[in-house]
Amino acid sequence: MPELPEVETVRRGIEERVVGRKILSVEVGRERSVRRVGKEAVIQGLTNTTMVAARRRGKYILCELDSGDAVMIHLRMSGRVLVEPVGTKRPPHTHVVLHLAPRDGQADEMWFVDPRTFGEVVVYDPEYEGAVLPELAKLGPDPIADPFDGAILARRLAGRRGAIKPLLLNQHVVAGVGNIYADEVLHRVGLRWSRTVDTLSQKKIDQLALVIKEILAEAIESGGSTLEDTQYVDVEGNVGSFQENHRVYGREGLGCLTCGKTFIRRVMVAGRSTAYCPRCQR
DNA sequence: AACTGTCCCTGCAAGC
DNA sequence: TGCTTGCAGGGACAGT
Repeated sequence: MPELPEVETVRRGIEERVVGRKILSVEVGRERSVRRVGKEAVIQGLTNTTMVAARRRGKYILCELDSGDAVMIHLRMSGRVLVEPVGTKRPPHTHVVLHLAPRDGQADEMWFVDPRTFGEVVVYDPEYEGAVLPELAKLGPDPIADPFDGAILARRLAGRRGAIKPLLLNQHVVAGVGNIYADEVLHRVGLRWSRTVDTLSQKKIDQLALVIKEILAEAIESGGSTLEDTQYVDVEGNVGSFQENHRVYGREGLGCLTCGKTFIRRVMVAGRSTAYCPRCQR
């Protein structure tokens, strides 16, 4: 489901609705969602603490607790975070529930909902972050949260080979770009998924870096992309609107909105569906 | 070191 | 209608 813009929208929702409120109690319904550290560590680590900050790196949400511990939430394919008043009927696959202290007289719950259970919630001591979450250290720069330009991207691509699209999906190269935004970025910058790094001029890489930042920022502004099948929603349950601006993703067989002269094609690349305009992208 | 295919799991749509 | 098949936005892992 979620890529950087959707995760950032969820992060902002947590910042607004959860940070600063004491967590009174915790329920864990499905152990798989807390598999990394286990149910007891999550319940004990969160109960009677207060989140003091909500940050993000790539698709990882990283919250700080007043106890000194940290919480990592990853939504993977189908995870959602929702904040609802106590007593609201919980949807199927609500695996973790935080009971929040009332604010303005309203007691709420924060839910981690995840049908496919690829997502996870981890509570850990930041001192041991490298041991608990070794993947964080390998992440490339976050184009929104970190300095990011053509020179930095060129450095990340140095020594890499193969097609550009799988490289954009590689979180060690750039953190936060997923399948939708990779396709949208490549279309706006006029590059076919199959172009190899060695055929790209520095000027083109500069442009690529700029467009990555541009599209991710626009999508955040739109509250992310909500597709037809899954419903990505923010913590209030609102859908995003950036799908209205998609030029290739989900538009296979439809006319290209940019050149107006050909149809969007779809192929599988490294196991991912890939949409592109054969005329605009070369 | 870095690339590719496989797997984790559930739900949904398309095809028969 | 009911079954099977394939596909879905991510990423760890094994094998090369």
